[in-house]
Amino acid sequence: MSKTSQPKRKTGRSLKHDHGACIQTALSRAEQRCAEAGERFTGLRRQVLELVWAEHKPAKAYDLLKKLSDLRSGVAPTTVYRTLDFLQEWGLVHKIESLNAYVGCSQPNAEHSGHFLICEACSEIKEIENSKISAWLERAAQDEEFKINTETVELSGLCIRCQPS
Amino acid sequence: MSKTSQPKRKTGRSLKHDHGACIQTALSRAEQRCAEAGERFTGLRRQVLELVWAEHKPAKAYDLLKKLSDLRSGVAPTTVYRTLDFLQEWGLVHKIESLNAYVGCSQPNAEHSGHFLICEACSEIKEIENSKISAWLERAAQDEEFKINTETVELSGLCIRCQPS
DNA sequence: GCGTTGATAGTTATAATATACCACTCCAAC
DNA sequence: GTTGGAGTGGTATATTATAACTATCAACGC
Repeated sequence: MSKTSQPKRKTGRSLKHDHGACIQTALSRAEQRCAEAGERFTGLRRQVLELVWAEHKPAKAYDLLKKLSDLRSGVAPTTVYRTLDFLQEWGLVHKIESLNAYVGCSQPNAEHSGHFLICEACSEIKEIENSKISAWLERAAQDEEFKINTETVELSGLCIRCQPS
Repeated sequence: MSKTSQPKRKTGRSLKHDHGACIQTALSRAEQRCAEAGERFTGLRRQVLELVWAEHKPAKAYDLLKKLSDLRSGVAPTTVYRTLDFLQEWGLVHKIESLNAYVGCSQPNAEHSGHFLICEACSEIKEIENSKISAWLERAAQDEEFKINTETVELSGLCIRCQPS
């Protein structure tokens, strides 16, 4: 690993990760994506997406609900779930089924199922872009003459920073 | 496909599938597995496993609860979840995370994560034994220096019988 | 057999996750 | 400016899951 003089970030992510920029990128991509799709990227939707992106960790709906309540009034479970549904529909967030939680998607322009690495120690989630995985899974499904619609691939274990050396 | 004179079964599964035998096999494997492991395969555990195996479709915990209540008294959510946890621990059932439901495992002797094909039309679930999938996923994870502990692979779509011809 | 001990199961309560349904608002198209 | 539909607010409830405590059972040493 490269050694730099940058201070270690509180998030525990790599020394080079500028998370502020990371969120901003996600928000502008979302804006763009909605514009393309003719959908409105409203204040509520922006706020929820921003909260989901607060960390590279899964966000639970009811935690988002609490945080969102600090930002605006009249927030009920419905509010959060409806908004998450919208964001999911346009590929802006993914649901992690094995955790009942949500993460931001960094490639919202591509129609894709997400494939995830979930660290059991630090909870960080990385979406892997390996398109070979989909191809492999397609092939395996074809052996059974099965036509895949959506893929749920969630690999739990230890990220490199959390593995014992 | 081979043409036979066997009557079509109500379950909608292949003409050759004898589900009674299928359940019996599952139960004896479970018994054997528990014996090996030094665990008790009690009446409750047997009943729950039998209910899970009633169909090759995902069984919801609260549906199992209802059915189990017809078989014995004093059945509460705890009863069902505790028993499902036990069965999962020994690889006798798998949880389908994307459905919050459970299916019986046909290879309980092998330590493995299940990989599933889930038909969105008829709800049937098939566990695929393709060991290549695990190898591929391992490889993809290694690119990120990630150590996989458990794999959740659930492919939703249409089984061969439910695809439009 | 008899008591001890740990595993199994019963009981009650509540937490966590998610959806249904209706009403009101606001914006964009006409 | 009206109108129609998307977006949001508000209330209620359904569904999924766990906590914490008690009672029972079965295996084991004595």
